[in-house]
Amino acid sequence: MSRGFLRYSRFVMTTLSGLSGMEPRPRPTMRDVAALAGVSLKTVSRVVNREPGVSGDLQGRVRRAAQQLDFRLNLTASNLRRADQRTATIGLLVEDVGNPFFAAIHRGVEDIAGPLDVGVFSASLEEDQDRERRLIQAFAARRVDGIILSPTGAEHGYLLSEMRAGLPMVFVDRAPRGVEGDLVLTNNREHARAATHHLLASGHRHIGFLGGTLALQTAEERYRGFVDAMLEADAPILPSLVARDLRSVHQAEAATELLLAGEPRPTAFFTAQNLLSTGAIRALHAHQLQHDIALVGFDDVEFADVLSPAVSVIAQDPRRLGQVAAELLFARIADPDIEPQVSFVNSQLVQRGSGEIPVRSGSR
Amino acid sequence: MSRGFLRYSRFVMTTLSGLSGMEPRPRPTMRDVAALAGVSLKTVSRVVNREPGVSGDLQGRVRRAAQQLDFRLNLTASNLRRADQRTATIGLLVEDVGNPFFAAIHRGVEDIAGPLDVGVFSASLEEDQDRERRLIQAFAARRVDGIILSPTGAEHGYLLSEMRAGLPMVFVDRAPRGVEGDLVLTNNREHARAATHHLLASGHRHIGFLGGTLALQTAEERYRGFVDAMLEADAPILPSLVARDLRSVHQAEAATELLLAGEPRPTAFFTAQNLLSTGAIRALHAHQLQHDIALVGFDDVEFADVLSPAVSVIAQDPRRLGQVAAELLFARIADPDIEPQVSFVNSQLVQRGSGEIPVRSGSR
DNA sequence: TTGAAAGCGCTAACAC
DNA sequence: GTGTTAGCGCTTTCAA
Repeated sequence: MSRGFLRYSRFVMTTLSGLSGMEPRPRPTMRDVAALAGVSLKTVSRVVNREPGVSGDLQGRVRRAAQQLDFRLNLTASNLRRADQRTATIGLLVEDVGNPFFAAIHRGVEDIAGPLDVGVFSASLEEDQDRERRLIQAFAARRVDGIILSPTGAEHGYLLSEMRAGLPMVFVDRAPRGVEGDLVLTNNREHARAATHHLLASGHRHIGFLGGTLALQTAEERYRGFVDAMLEADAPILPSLVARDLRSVHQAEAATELLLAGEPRPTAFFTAQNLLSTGAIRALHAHQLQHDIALVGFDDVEFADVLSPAVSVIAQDPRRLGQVAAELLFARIADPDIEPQVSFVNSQLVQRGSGEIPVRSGSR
Repeated sequence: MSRGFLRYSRFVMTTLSGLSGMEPRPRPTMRDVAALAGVSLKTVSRVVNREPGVSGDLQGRVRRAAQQLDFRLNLTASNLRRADQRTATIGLLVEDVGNPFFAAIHRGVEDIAGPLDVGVFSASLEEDQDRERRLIQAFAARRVDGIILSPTGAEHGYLLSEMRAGLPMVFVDRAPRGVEGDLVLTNNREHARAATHHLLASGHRHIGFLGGTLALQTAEERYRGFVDAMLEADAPILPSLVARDLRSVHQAEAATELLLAGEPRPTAFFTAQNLLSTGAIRALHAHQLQHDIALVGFDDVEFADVLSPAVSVIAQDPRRLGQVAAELLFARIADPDIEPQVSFVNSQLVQRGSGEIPVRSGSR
């Protein structure tokens, strides 16, 4: 046995001093393990990192010593010294980690990062640009290997210096302004088109459209998809059947009432967002029209299948959004020189009943 | 100016070699900043860490140099050397970060950790005990300062060695088995009692109870709360009005049908979980009884207010759960010797209509 | 007020 | 196969 066994070791000293088992003891280091196993520190490193070229005998001794001491490799120290300087950590910045949509994105990121043993830091931006900057800096200080960002509406030129410093970045759900990079988006236009097409296929021609805040790019895209489908089918887009820039359940409810009272009366609705679907459904139920007038909504809604009829929707796939973003990020980390890509994630038309109501025989 | 300025510096060499501004350049270190500012490394450290005792002149020089180089303190290196060995990082382990309930907990944790500049690692357990063990080890390897865990149903004795090694741990939403520690729970029993009491206060005596999987402690607690309230009010607990161990919307729907067909017929329902509320509501709607029979559910449900009547619920406060867990964790990190505490988080009775339906005049 | 030297726990490079 | 030495980027200690 080498004299290593006699070397100074915090752990061995603690043990020898006879402290009870319940006493908190300091985390053992490789040195402690080496001392207990009677080998050099480097041999412990080799065993712990599964490097080849260590005899079975020593492997066993090291393993046993490590187990006995509850040794855990210190990844921060390991990463510091490692040649590639990687921390096996990425950062995820979204508007709110508690929002189910972003939580699903988070889960998708984890789906990809987890099997690679990459840790995920996450934080909420709250649509606050200062906070975004501070958090990007905090992540940079922790030397994350890359960042997935769902950017706020503000200017993002400040990210250039980080990206130039070699911090890979992928944008998800929204495009940033003032900077280019990998981008993962839901294909809003295409799926709004599909939803509208679905209603047209049931014979509807007078389709009411409810759209959200005009400031949002997604709202614009969804309106365009609606228009695309209507034009394709030679269906008229009547201004009296279009209500845009709605910002609440209440506004949507009122708008629906208005469209229902108008002429011609819509035989179907395409509601381009969560809250707007809720408002329209309320109005339809209030007038007992829910079984006569078709409705397809954008965004899935929990409880959609408790209603009668159950609500047909275009369900986005935020988890997939996260998965694709993570895949792009790891590709970029592996090769920083690839061209920035834009990737679209498909949504799903979920037919539950409300979207499959045909035009009533009596309808115009 | 000291000769430090002439010392080797990766950054300075790169710059001098005339590479273009868009070329990725390595992250500058304190040494690079020191060289550019013409001071010692230690002075840079002092300025960056806002330690007192640096002259205004040098502070300015260092600040400017750091800014010019886009210097970011390397926290991993900093933490490695620091005396307290803290990483300013905690780990959060829950069943699924994408589940809105746990996402809200996550957000609560971030509410507390964020202002302290503590990073949050999170990961999903998927009710898989092996995965839980691996993730705990991975977090230990990253030297998180503490862990917040919503434990799986399995045995948790294996955590003792980690806790003894000084890894602070707080349990949230569920109690672990085989180990003691700080614990944050929703007061299921108390709030089930309150829900039942609310129905009793409207004059209901024949209250149907729908309960979830018996294996879960929470289901048991909620049943007890129901019983507590009934006993207090001297209301009869009729076996024919109690259905427990329900595991799906469908089962709940069927159970509701059964209770409705029985004698006496319930004039109100307390449905002790999300999915069970959905099933009961479906059955009530199918029989057009939704306006005649009262219902209070445990757990909030999105879209609960689209229905007519809107659904009254006991809404848990998962975000608060996360906040309290984080508060306990930081308290324990600060002082590992405090006694383990159990903390209860209150839920809220949200009155939306369904729970406020009185006993019908014709009802028995 | 400033700086030089040592070392946190680990891995890279090289010797034996 | 195994061990020694240097050093990752930073803070600590102590000297000037």
